[in-house]
Amino acid sequence: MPELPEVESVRQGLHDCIGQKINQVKLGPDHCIKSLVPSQSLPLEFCENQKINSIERRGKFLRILLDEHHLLAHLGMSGVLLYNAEARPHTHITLELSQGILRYSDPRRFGHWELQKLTMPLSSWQKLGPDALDPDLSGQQLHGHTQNSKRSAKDLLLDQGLVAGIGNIYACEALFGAGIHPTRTGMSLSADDWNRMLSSAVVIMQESIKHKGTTFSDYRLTNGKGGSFQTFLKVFQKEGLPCPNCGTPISKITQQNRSTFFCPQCQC
DNA sequence: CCTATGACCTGAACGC
DNA sequence: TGCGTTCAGGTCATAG
Repeated sequence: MPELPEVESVRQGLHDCIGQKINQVKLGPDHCIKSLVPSQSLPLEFCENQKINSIERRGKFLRILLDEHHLLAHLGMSGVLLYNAEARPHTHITLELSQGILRYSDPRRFGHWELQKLTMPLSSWQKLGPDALDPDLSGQQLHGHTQNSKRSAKDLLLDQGLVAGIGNIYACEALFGAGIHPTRTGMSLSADDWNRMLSSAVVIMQESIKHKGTTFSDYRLTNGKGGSFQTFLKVFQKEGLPCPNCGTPISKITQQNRSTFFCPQCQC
């Protein structure tokens, strides 16, 4: 599903929606909406007749600023936001805009939408750490927050409260780029290790944004097409294939119930 | 507080 | 053909 580069590509694809008015909100079956919208959210229909003034991204979350409210969208594992493109199955939310249609489809329903007054906080937005592409973020800061932790480097990179936007693909790729073994503990990592991991993650994700993200199956741009960064991945889903640096077969292990791919020779 | 584990969903791919 | 199992880009609640 969408990680930072994919969500950023979606945000860029929503540019033409800015300035448009939301004329009508249409929702799918109740039990689907219930699992997508938490109980503390205002009903999504409350955003009707408001103008979309801007759309921000932090980590994997989008925040749509309206006249009176703000609307949070998280795409979960299989969420797709389509603007003026052919509808897909499992369309749960439809926003009829003044000059187009925005549709949200999400087969697995792990996504998350929340509407609040501008004066009220969006709960999950507030829990996020700094965006991984925030120029003010440093490896020293991350080192400071994790130097006593027994958690693995992979697990820490996935912690959205520590640094927001890195998911399973880019965690694996960033660890490979930095030459860090995924099971290294926080307490074993130096500030320089963190500088290498962070700058590696930043370079890879910026490159991915240029290619509109990574599409394996579900992820789609707002026009329904896929991204193309999957052809540039070096270790993710490459178990048994030769490491691009040294030729050693790529290993696969499980951490926190999720697959990790790495080079046992280059990462230590 | 910290860490580990399952739960939440559907669908695609694979083995028998 | 069909049926069962496993896995998937994420996050949260709960139990130690």
